[in-house]
Amino acid sequence: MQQAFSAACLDGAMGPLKSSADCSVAVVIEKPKSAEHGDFACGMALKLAAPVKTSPLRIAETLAQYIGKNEACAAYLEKVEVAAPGFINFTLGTAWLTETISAVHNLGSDYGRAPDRDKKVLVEYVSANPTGELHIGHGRNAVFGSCLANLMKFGGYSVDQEFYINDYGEQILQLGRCAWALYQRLLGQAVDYPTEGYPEEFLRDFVQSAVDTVGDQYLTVGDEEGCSIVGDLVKDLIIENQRTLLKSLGIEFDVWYSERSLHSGGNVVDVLKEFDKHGFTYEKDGAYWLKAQELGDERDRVLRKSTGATTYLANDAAYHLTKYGRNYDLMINIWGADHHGQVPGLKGAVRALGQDPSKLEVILTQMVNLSRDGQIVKMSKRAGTVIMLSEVIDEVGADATRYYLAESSPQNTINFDLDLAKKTGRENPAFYIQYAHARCCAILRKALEPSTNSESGETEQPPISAHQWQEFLQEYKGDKQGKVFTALFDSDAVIAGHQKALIARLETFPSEVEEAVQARNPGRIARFAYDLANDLQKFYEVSRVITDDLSVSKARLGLIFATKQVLANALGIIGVSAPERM
RNA sequence: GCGUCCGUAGCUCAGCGGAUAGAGCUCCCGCCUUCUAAGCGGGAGGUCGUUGGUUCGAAUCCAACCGGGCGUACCA
Repeated sequence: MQQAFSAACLDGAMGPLKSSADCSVAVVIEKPKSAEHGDFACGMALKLAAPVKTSPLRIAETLAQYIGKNEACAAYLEKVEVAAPGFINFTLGTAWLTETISAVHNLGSDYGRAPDRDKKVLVEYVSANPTGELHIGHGRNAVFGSCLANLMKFGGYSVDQEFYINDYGEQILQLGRCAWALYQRLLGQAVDYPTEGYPEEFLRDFVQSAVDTVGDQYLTVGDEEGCSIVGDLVKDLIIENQRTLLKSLGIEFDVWYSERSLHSGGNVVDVLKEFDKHGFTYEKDGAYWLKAQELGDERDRVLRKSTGATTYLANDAAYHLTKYGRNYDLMINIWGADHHGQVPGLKGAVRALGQDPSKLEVILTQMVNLSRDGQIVKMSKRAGTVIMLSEVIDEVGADATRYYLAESSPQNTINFDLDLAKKTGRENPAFYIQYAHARCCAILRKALEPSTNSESGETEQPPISAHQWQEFLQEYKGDKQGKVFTALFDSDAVIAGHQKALIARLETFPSEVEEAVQARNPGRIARFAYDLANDLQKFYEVSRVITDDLSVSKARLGLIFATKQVLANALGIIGVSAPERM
């Protein structure tokens, strides 16, 4: 397309434009929504209407002629049509399609993977306080972060995943007081539970297992020491609980970064000096302030309180300075939307420290509402009716939990329908995609494994022998033009149409990955998988794979094998398993 | 008040500058002698929150307004 455009410009066919660089109209090839408009379409003639000063239709016709002159293109294209108001529609010849299947066979689990970009990315997510179990909101953050990390890896980045442990400050002292009180009570002491503390029922199990481990050996220490020791014991148990739960969702972090280590390592003290050095601080009312307003925030922010303690912002700035020190090209933070007000403060702090704020992206995830029997399940932290992530996983399973938390874009509120997530049918996309994968496996089993005749009870040989299948696999791979697959187009128009649609979908996977990476939106991959599953079902419905004609069976089995592979690749990014049978 | 996210079919959501706005659920009507019917096809269902603006062209971009969520600390 680009070549045709350039050639047309050189020949003076584009009016005032003498070169493709003379205007800013980009060559964009898109996939039309309607199949009537061919396999691909280009709308650039519409955009060229103004600079070329000619009607879009005439420009499109001119460009189409130049495409016809290009022999390399003509080999792949079956048809080039111009349609009102000025689209150029391409219908692909079969060569392009068969090469796609062959490419899937050759690349396998790497089909769709982008080449190495030589860029280091840090994705920091969950980072929940170690003061209780993870709830469904953390679950969303966790799943989104994990999917994004998978996606970025698949998109050619080198990715580290990090969990920031907020094991310092007021909330951890609070935890200590609560844990200490519960510890004493569980061991028969009559002490009061802190009135402003965390709900007892959230902590009781953790304190109980601390008691089980260490017994009453700390009962005699003073209150201060008790809060500190028992608090830390419970804190570690909570972190371990979070780690185990996340692992059950397939999430594992490369680094668990301790906030406490920033204080003991002097990073926080240093960062205050660093702010000072760049001239962004002042003292007022006994506190130490950051000139955040100059840096884009709505007001100035306190770095060190009049009590002498540093604020969360100061600690977070110190933390982020270590990220910059670790030489990442891109740092992505996944935060709950309730923290959106902190974004300008952190970005401002980063700028004040002389770092490049554009390397730091904050993605905010909106809330999750759970519904059951068509009713939203009311959640309240104070009333203790928060739904825990573990409850959801227990109820609907890890795969469905991941799918529903991965599918939506982060800025949309999720309505998680617990009843739907448990259904085994078309209406549940998580199931439907897995079912499509299992169906591909079933067909391959049917073709390759011996079966038992239900009437005679005798074992029957499979239609395709193991030896033949090995030959087929070699042929799929060795034949880069995919000539084996031309048999797919010999059948009747309906079947060929469905096969073509299926292959065309496989072909778009790499560009879907690229778009999802650019948009930081792994949910696109979830939807792609759903569309692919649908294309497979439609093909399956109209045509058998295993037929009497060996060349047709061979071609179709190759297509099924490729579809299974791409489904697995897509499911891999969103972290949902690809079952062999259901 | 200010900031931010969201308003698309009865419901849950895609689409985010282009061709007749798409799926699934729900409601009707069809399709199993053959690889998983846990499936497929057809029908019904819309002033894309409202009003202006930019554009050859707006659900999509801009502005104002109307609804709803979240936030607005010397808490973390």
